[in-house]
Amino acid sequence: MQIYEELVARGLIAQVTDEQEIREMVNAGKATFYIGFDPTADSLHVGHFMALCLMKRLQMAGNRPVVLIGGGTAYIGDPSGRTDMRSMMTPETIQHNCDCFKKQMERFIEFGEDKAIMVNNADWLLGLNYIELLREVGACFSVNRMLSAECYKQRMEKGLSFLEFNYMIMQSYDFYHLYRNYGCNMQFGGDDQWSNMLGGTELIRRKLGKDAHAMTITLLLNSEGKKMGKTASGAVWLDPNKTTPFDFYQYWRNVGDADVLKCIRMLTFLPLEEIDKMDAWEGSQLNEAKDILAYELTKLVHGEAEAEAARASSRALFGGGAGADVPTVEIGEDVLRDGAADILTLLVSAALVPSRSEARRAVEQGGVTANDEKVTDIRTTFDAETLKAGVMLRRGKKSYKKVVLN
RNA sequence: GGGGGAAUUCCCGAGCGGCCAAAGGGGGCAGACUGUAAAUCUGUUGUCACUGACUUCGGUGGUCCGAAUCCACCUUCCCCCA
Repeated sequence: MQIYEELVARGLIAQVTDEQEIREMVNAGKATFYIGFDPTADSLHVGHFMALCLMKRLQMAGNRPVVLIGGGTAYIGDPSGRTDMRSMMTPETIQHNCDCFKKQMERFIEFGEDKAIMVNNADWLLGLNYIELLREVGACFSVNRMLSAECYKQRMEKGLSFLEFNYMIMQSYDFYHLYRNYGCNMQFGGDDQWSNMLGGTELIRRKLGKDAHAMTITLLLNSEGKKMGKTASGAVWLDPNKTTPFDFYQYWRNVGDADVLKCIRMLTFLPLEEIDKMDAWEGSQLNEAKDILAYELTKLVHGEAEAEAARASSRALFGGGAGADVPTVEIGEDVLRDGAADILTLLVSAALVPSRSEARRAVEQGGVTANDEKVTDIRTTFDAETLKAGVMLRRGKKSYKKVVLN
């Protein structure tokens, strides 16, 4: 099976400009393709990860990836799929984010001579001259056409600033620039980027009379149609300081039944034959698939050692055994009162709850255990000796912390 | 530039001058049921020294015994006209 067919089989491809040509080009390893990453945060997240995996697959098939960091477009902000305007970022933040992205990407993609290259559109966008740009590029765009683009629809109701309206033009200009300077003939991106990407192919056609291609990646949606990779507290990050490997593992371990196979297919590098076998699994057997998914992804992102550790902790905690690798919190003497600390104080110092009120509620509702014994009285206390030995606190089913007095 | 409207707790959104820590929904958290899933049901969801007290309704002042609610100014956003 060739690369293009594999991508299709994995369900990664959403839309393409010309399937026949793209297939031939990609399978022959002749594509130089780019994906843009907007440095809107200081870490990549799961959505970026998918794009990186796709780059890797294509790179393995002989194609040449170009990573474009949107250091310039970040000054504008992409309105696609948003209902409100992004807050403006300062140049310092943008630069910082760019640096963080670069560091993380080096884990996945091989950069170097005739391998992948990385460029930053700040290098050419920031120096553009307004009048010149209008004459050169502005003439190629029809406002009527742009307004009918899907990515602006939502914003037409709420209001779209002229600044953001120009995002598409900047992105199109990127493609044009890369085509001329690096021979980049294809662009990938999330499916929400489709109209922006078409803008680029069209600009190239108008300016140079050449064909360039675009292809979008299926957005990773769960069975309820929501974007995956988001939790209540925000995105699932690749940076271990923002999302610990354990939490990362747990996120995937807990995906819905209906989504496991799709995720395995789209995100892991397991051979398709192996995945097809899992298709028949159902019921609690799917837990095994979830474990595989979680392990494989954690391994890809954080390395094998971390993946093993996360898996071990997870099994220890949920398998009923003694908690092995539980995050430990050290507390000082200052939390003691009369030589003992009460349960509420401990929960708060362990950051298992944000406030004493919540701690109280958690206990009153029977959601707290200490050393595997349910705590029902909010006045329960632990003396210094017990605390020195370490107390395993658990709030709900999924949050654990070990507190130790030192 | 002219005219009109809006700003409420994590989000959406109700809110009579006192009975408002503020309806309802969503989301979150916890419990039951399970498979660390989903669905369902129950409880809970400002803080604290928790049968009480304190701080919240864009901001600043004011009226009043008493203000999320009334007045003035300011800020931000939206709509209509130009």
